[in-house]
Amino acid sequence: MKNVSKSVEGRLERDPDDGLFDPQVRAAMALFTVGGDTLALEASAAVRAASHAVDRMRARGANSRGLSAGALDILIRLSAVPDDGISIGDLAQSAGVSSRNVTGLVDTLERDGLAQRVPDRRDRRSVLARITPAGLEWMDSFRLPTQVAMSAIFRGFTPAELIQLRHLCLRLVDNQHHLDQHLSRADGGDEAQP
Amino acid sequence: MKNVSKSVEGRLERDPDDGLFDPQVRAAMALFTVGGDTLALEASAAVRAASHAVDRMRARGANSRGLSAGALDILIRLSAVPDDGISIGDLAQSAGVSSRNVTGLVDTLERDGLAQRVPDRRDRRSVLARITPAGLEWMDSFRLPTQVAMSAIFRGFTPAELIQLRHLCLRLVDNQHHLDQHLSRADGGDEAQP
DNA sequence: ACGGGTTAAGGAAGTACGTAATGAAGTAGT
DNA sequence: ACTACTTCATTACGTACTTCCTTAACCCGT
Repeated sequence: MKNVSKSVEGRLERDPDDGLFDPQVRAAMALFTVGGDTLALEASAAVRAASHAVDRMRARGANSRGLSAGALDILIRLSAVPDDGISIGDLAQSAGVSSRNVTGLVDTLERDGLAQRVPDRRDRRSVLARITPAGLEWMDSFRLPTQVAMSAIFRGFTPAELIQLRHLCLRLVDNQHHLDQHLSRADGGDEAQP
Repeated sequence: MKNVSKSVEGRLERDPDDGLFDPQVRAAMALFTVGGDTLALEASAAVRAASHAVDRMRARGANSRGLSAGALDILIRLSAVPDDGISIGDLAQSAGVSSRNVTGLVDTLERDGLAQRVPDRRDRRSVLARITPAGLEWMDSFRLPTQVAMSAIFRGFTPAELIQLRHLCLRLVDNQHHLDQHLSRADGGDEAQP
């Protein structure tokens, strides 16, 4: 099919960018960027691809037993919570996804018996999610496969690089969060405004 | 060497890590990691969150007119292709997603009139996707909003950081790809083996 | 008390993505 | 030339995630 191992103009030759960003795609992306640099678009596409890669990889470690990446994330968070549980909304905020989504994930976990809902006595609107003994057991038995999967997909990353990656990603999340608030405030038009 | 900008304890107040990774969650994650460091798990969760953030942000620039992040990616790639089109499979490979997904995205684009399918004369199994004049026009009119959205979500990122982010993400993709091939080869069990 | 505003969770509808299975069309093997 | 394998797109089905909307319950001002 396509050229595989071509080195692009002025970059490191080991970079696996080539598959996703050949010169033609770069040229097309350039039309979408200010100052003619494609970096933002390339970076966002790379983040998307990496997220899918992590999901796929995590699936190999956990999903074979029926847990998806998002559900595992929720389960880990549930295991870190005092015994009376945590509300769906708090869980959603801490995981950075919509509360509706967490509702679905807790559905999944509850169906598998790994978590349960208990009513909140202080606020009858609220539902607390809590990990079950089966959930703790699940965590226990899949600790090792998860470790293996994580270290496999991050093979070759130094601790400093992991920190850097985490930091850059969370800055993105932060930016989006603030932008979201800002745009919601001065809402109305769907045109992006600087 | 553990960290620079913020360690587990002495953090600077501006780092957005805190929402996703409070000490309790870190402690739970630690049980899943070798050597007691939670970096891999934190990084993977951060990548997921960043991907969602980028999707949401891109949606503000493009989705108001009906294009999702994945569809925009495909459209950009289509615009970079010679006039006779590109097969669904090649498109999927270049975008790093499954061909099934590209089928759906091309469905979407075709329904909106931005792309079209044409039969491949050389191989009657194959279907070529091609951008339409309306698609080119769409790209033209949403160049600016997309630029704005991209520069908004990457506000504060230096070019070096964008390159670094892209590089780290693509290494992840690369790792997953190799792992996938490797595991498929020595296939059979779905057990993760150290 | 009681109605208005706010916040919680969940229902409905839609998109994106994946795997597994299907069918059609090339490609070999003999 | 006929069968067997492979490859391509697509259908079918399941999960994840989102936005919009509904209902229940809290909060508060009167």
